[in-house]
Amino acid sequence: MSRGRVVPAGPPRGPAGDDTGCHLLHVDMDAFYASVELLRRPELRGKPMIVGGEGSRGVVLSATYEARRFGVASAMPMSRARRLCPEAVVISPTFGAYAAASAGVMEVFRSITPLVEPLSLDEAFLDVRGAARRLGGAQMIGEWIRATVQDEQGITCSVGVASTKFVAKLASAHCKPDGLLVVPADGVVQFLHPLPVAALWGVGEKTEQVLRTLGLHTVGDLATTPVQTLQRALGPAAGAHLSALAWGRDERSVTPSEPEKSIGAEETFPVDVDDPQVVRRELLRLSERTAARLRASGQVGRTIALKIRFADFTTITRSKTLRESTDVGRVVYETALALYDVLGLERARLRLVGVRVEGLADVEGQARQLLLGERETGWREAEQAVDQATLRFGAGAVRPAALFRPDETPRTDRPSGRPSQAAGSRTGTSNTRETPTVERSVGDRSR
DNA sequence: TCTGGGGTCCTTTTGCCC
DNA sequence: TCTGGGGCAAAAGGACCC
Repeated sequence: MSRGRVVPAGPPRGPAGDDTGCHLLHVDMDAFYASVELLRRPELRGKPMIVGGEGSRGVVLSATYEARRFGVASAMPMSRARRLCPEAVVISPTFGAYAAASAGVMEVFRSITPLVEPLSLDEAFLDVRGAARRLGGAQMIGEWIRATVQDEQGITCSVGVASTKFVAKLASAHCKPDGLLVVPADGVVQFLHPLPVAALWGVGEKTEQVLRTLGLHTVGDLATTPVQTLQRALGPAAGAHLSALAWGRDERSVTPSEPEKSIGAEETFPVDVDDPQVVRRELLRLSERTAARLRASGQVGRTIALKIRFADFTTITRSKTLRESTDVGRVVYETALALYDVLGLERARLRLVGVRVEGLADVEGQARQLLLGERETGWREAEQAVDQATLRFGAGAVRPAALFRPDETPRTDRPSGRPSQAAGSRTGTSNTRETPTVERSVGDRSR
């Protein structure tokens, strides 16, 4: 996969190639999760390997190029991937390892410029306008990044260099794997117009279908279609956006950090569930998890959204905006539970449930207002105590009694004489007057 | 073929107030 | 009292991304 190369010592120096007017880089790791796994299991190098859920309902997260040759692609159902490539080794994802590798890669980027906008663990935009003058041009910087990432992290990446973000992104996709492509400012239209419409950022399966019915197959077709036609077919925003992209117009700049707008958790059941008690227990777990992440990020949210996916894959959402913001799991749970109960889905077969908190704000800014759940019930303090215990004893050490399986033996060890806490109550309870209990877990008493 | 989990953004509908 | 419409926020759904 990788070509041998000499890693230059320190940042690049010297004349640039034909990258006039180009100051945006898009760096994309090649088969990132799979590449990180290969570092941990070098004996699998050169063999087809798939990273994905081992259960019956997982999808492919990443696959080596040896597996891709069989038609395996990311987001493909694992059952299909196994059929296409039965000899592939399947590995469950280890997100901690990917996050660590990602941090190392981002560190390399930030040694070049502070203008780094991560899109995910494995890709980022860089604005090297300032650095290019010092370091000899965008193309040289791109080559240096590729060499340094491979030297330090042992994985390859592809780099697109262009005058706009989305052309840089298309360029990196175009030279994958282990490549670098410069699209000069005056060569953008020439580069774009032969590409299929689906190559554009924002054109997925549905939009591609709509465009096909209009007889539009390439970016060039899109460019020569009146913007009004596109807007009628796709809506005013999407139509105008795609029309601009088709001519290479993209004003978006590299923005290092955007605040999160929502935090949530969802889970697909291994098999469809029609028992409301199981659904309620899952909602409690997801609410606790979501609220813990809110508290860890120092944020509160006002709108609680419930997501339900039925066995036939149709999905509905229901949401409620509270009077005050919250980061209390109990409040999130009671709101989500009320939204679920009002649906009356007693025997419906559910595939997935999810809980999300939107309308986020910094908890600091809410200091003057009473946070929902803060004083009246004491849940907030109880959950903060759980956060502390989790930090000390690990995730899952402390959880609501309702989340212990009936067959599970509760932990009886009490380091430093501190009691273990079960800040919870019975499954399905929605009594807001209830106060938090500090007690030993005794299993799920709801059964 | 049979579809994860984390998100963002856009559009449409609905309800409320004036 | 009824009706219409503008403005707004919330709710809901859907497409898309990695």
